[in-house]
Amino acid sequence: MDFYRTLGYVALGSYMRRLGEVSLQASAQVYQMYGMEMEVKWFPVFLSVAQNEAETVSKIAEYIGQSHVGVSLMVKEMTKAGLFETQKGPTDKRETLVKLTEKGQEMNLRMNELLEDLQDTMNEVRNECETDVLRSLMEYEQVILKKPLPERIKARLKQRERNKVTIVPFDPTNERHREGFKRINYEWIERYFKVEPLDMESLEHPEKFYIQKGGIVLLAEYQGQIVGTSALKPMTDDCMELSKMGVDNNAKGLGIGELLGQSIIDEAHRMGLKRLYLETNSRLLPALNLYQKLGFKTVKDFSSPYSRADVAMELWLG
Amino acid sequence: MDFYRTLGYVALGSYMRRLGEVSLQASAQVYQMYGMEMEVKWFPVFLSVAQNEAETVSKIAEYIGQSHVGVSLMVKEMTKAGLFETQKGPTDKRETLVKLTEKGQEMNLRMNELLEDLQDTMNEVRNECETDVLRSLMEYEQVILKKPLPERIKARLKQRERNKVTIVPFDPTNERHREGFKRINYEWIERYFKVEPLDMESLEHPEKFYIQKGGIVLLAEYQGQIVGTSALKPMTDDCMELSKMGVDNNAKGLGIGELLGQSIIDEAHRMGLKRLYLETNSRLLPALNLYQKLGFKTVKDFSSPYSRADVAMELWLG
DNA sequence: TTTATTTACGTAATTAATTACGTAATTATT
DNA sequence: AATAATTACGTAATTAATTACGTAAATAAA
Repeated sequence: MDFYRTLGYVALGSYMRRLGEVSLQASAQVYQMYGMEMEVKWFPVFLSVAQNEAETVSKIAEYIGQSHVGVSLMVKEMTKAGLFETQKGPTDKRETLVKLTEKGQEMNLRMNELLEDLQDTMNEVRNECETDVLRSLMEYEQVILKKPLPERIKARLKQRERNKVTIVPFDPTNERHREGFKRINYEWIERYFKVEPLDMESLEHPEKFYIQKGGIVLLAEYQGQIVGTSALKPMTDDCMELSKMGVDNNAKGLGIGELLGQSIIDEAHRMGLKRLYLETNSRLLPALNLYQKLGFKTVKDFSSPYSRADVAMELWLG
Repeated sequence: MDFYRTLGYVALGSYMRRLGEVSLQASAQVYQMYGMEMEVKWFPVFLSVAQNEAETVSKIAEYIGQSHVGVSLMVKEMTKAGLFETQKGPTDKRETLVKLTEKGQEMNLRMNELLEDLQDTMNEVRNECETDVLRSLMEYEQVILKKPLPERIKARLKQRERNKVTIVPFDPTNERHREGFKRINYEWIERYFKVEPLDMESLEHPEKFYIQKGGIVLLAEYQGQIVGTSALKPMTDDCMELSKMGVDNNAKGLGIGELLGQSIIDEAHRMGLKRLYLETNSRLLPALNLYQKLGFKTVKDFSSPYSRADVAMELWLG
């Protein structure tokens, strides 16, 4: 059992369950000592009914936080053991009303004795502890209810995966690069618009369309796959146009667009450009948000060779 | 789930188990997020092997605190899933050595990432809590390991049952009283010695032997049963002899002898006696202890009509 | 009113663990 | 060396819970 001690908080769940299990086994012994023919698992059901906290199967289930099926089975067992008697609900015929029999009431008397002694015993235990376990557990429950663990860990996972994304310059001799650039851009263009002749040319021969003209093409690589694309094409001496910003659908949500955009901007700085320009469409909200985040501002009047362009943006590099 | 809140410490075991269960379910989601085809229950077994903490079935079982059978089954499953490979122990042919396969090692890399993130996440949770759950739980475990709950509650149960014992004067017309007095005394006399003629007379007719001579007979009653006897027989004006102190074997351990003895002493006070006298046998250690506890001192020289008597004691009433 | 949805609860199947028990290998005892 | 006890581990049965799913009753919506 060193396991839990070594792992500490990481195995907290298992540890709690195990400790709970041990405590419950102790309860079984205690019931016997008090001469109660009572299975440990009956305890919550019995108390719900005996203390009139709940009297139908599903009310009991909700009260004790177990499945109604489990309660249903236990009620059956306890009825067979002579502790409970059941009848159909008088107003709602779907309900099963559960009541204590005379034997059940006797059991309840002994149960109350036990509870009293247990109360005292637990106070004794509590006094021997410096900390208050129950309070700690309840606080912990509140904290992980407010924001569950999977949600908490998601952000860290995202960061970790993002770190695995690398930005690489387009290599015309690399078939994976050519294929990725083509696939990702065809995908989004086809989804939202129509592929235009200019697209065909640039996607089939990025090296001619961008690189040989003095521009650059950057790709994002993740787990050996090309998952993002971007390209710069010279417009004037100190201005280039950003385009072909696309991210593979399977890799969305990792912030790859931002990574690519930032890399492009870094490159632009390095090349001594003064301004980046881009055209996009108002329907592509995530893209607009990304550009805005990267620092681009909308440009009022412009004309474009692409029919899909209805928004233009620019970024002045300081 | 109000149940646990209402019961508080009394249902601590169930509460812990439930909370643990919930945490473990969260883990399942996390594994999926990290792309691990890993069942939650495999987690401890996997880590034991991956971190070289244990590598045979029973070592793993001991390390993680589960049955070797469970581990055996899990190892089988994980072998089938391609994570483990097993071989018989080279020195001890009974052992099953468990090792990670290549796939298992890959999984271990991802597992380490997960553990790192989980570590950070749990630290985050910890910072949101005022108290330290794990520390609390460990402290609680230590406390109930030192003295388990059943042991703790035993003392209280004993006190509670002792309170249910009542001391009643012998009623010659009550057949239960006559039968109880006879049965309990015959039992212990026959067990240790031989029944003597004087015994026969006093046990068959206590009212003649004790009460009509000015003495008294007190009985202990518990759950409607006679479970203890005692009698006083006048010797002189201000001295009586205590005898027939017996407790039913089924009711031993409740302190009934002490209760009876104290009642007899109280009665003696009320009757204005100066001294109580008794004869017993050195083999009856518990009886000697009881008399000593009640304040009796041994008397050096004495003669007795009972052959079994080899010790005499007296108590001077202040 | 008719129809759709929700609720209460049960049966059957499944899951995750255990205990009971048997066998073979190892270690201790005579 | 022979015998007894212990250990390692597996199979089968059992237990305690769940999920999946179906039915009937009650409630809401059209």
